[in-house]
Amino acid sequence: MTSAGAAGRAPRGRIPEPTVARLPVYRRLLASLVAGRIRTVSSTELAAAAGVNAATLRRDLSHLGTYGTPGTGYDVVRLGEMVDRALALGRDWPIVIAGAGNLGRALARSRGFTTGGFRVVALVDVDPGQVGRTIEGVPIAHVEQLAELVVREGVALGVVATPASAAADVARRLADAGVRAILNFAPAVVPSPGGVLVRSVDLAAELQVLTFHLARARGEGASLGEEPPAGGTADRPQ
Amino acid sequence: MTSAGAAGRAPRGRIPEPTVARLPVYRRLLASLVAGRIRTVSSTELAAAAGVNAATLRRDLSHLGTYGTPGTGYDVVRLGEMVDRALALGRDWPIVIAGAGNLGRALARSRGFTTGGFRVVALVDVDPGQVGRTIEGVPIAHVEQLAELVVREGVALGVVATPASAAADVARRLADAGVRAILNFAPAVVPSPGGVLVRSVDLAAELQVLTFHLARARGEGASLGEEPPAGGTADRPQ
DNA sequence: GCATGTGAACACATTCACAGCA
DNA sequence: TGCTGTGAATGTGTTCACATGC
Repeated sequence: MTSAGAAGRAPRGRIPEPTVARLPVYRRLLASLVAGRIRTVSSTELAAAAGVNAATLRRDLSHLGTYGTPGTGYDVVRLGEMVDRALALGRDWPIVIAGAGNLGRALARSRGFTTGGFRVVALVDVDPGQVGRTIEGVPIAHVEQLAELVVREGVALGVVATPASAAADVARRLADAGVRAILNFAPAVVPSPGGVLVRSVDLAAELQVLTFHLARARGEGASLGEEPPAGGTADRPQ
Repeated sequence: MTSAGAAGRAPRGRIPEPTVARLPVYRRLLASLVAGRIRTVSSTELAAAAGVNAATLRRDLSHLGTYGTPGTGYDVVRLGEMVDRALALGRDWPIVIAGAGNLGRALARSRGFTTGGFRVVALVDVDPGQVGRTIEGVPIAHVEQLAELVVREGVALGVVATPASAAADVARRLADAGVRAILNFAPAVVPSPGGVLVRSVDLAAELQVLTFHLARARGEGASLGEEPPAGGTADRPQ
């Protein structure tokens, strides 16, 4: 065992994916506690704010190798640093966005893409009418300049905000250029080019999940439109 | 048991959440098969295109009460209709978007929000400078007009694209106005107002999940920066 | 022979409940 | 006493493997 110094206990093994997905939420909450000069927080409080079970929160933090104090809680600043370290934040993460359409331009301006170390260094597009313009100071380059750009700026993260028809091709270009992870917003299944990490966000799908649940709540969907006229209350209180 | 007519078998019980999240992907793939005049597809083929295991796909479809043909596969048109029905698509879904900033405007123009029955009837904002303008024909109204708008247009879906500080308040307004489900893009935990369904998409969090995995792939994150120089190959072949 | 639908096994994540410590 | 960290129980989803049917 390595010496467990004052900086925290060594974490164990891999971190479950659902835990990873919750870390950014904890991070945000911890940041606002720091801003509010709160020094300490219990798992019950933080879990309530995050909308998760307290045991789940403690389990999540235990994966990071936390050092909460029984009877007191967690040190807000320390915990925030641990979460940041787990997420590999607190360093520079240059990003290139492929596709300078509505979504690409909006993402280039969004706070989430321009804070916490993230920095949009360029957009790329195929449209010559776009190339050369800037969005909030960020230049739009031609897609042919991608490779040079990625190397020069040390870009590791690529964002795909093109039409679905172009997504797979541009993902391959990004991977070839040296990008190591891709966030895809195009409504297409993007095969991981060369083992590059791909994560997709499908805006239409999110809406469709909602309509699914709305129909369910109404008692539809169970059959082909024939449904015993529901006895009033819906099944799920939540 | 109800008579299992030609339209499909009756589905059983509730549908698991991960299955629901995959249905939109299947839907998209089926639509392109229809466009390509393909009549039939096997679970193996469709699963490969969707990037999931074939058994998972069959299990997913079985929740819908499918009627595939052993030895042949699924009828593309029929299956597409079943997925659409499960997602409650093929009807009109008016949407209101709260927040006419970069993201709200981009969403109002995005295809995912304007096809498949979805229709953005209005954006609302607090900024008087925005009110009265239109985005691609969609009017920007004042947030005070929300209630009237929701009732008049029969809006069931609300989208929150405001700063985090306004998200909870605007979600409450949407719920009070009669919206039954909310898609939240603000980086905030939005408590479900009055039992309304809330689903959140956090753009910054998506990037952070990627940086987590990039650091992991490099062998970081396991300790506090001290790491046995990895023996060459990474753990995960994928 | 080939592909569906599903019982059973497995893998994983969540939650309970409590020992242990401040 | 209060709260953490975690073994054990539970709940949930995925995958295998095959009986069934075309």
